Amino acid sequence: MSEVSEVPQADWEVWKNFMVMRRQLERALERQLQSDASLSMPEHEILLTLFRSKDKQLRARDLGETIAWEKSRVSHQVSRMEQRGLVKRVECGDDARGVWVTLTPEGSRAVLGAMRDHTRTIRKYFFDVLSADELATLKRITGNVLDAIDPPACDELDEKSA
Amino acid sequence: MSEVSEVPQADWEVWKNFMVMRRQLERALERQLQSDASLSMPEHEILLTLFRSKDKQLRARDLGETIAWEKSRVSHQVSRMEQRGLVKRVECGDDARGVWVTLTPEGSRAVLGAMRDHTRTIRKYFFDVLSADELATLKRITGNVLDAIDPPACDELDEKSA
DNA sequence: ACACAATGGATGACGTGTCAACTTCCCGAT
DNA sequence: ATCGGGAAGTTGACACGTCATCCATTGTGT
Repeated sequence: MSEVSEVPQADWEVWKNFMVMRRQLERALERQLQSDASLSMPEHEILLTLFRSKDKQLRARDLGETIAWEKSRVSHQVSRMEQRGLVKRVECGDDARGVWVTLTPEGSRAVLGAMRDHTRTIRKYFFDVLSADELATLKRITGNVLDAIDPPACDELDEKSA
Repeated sequence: MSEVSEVPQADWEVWKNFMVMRRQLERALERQLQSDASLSMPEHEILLTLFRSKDKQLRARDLGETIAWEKSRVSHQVSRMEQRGLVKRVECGDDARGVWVTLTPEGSRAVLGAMRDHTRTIRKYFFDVLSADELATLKRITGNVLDAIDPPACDELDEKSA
């Protein structure tokens, strides 16, 4: 059905360059964050998410849902960050299975310290080099790709019929 | 200079969705490769690169240069794959420091077996959901971003795709 | 010929991410 | 009330990627 020859060479170049860009962009952000704020991107993502939420804390479940991480990844990352003193775990009254992940003062300081430079970097590598038109197109593109990957509400059916 | 307020909320949404898409796409490809061919993406990338090269082998240096990996990453990955029997190291006559990384018959079989399904998956999640116009815009976007991050690397890509 | 920098690669330590297995707890059906 | 399935998290094993460091070899200038 889908033959290799159906995809023109020029299109493969776009794919390849896209994959390279994806990676280089991530590495550039990683390096900036590390040198300006001594944070990794995963650390920063957790801190920022907590920072923006009510009472600077979230249940591990909700945290993972917000940033689309698996629960085991959240658990591992929180463990490492707890070790570093950036967050701490607190028992959850409502649901004895649950865990609150809360921002420590040090975590708060870290994310605040990172904000300026990180934002500037994203502007520099992303917003500053994209026109309004390109941005709008990119928005459509990401929507299309995400839809293709994860058709809403059909996951279970797909898995079972596979 | 670059304040947070300079980036509109709507634009941040594009950024956020782009980052999510980037990740989901990689995971989808990873899962497909793993289930259809028992290969990881790094493994696949190495095998494909070797497969396309003269005599199905490359010096570690050239291999790393081709796919833009650091030398230590190449070394680690080759070690793991040698363990699995997908590639093997061969001493390099010309330069006693060098190492040939060569495709084993098993590695050849693996990459050939992966090709059909992998291509189909990329079509399904990428080419099939993008119009010619969107593809062209994406090409411009990747170029701009790469240029902003690392002008020299962008030049190399241009040369190769020319 | 020789000292010295640069190159090619290996290695160990560490943080990251996934998968599978496990525990504990909640909740709905009976 | 209780039983069984599903949800929330943890854990261990393993692959991946980076950094710093190390070693052998090669190339260069004098």
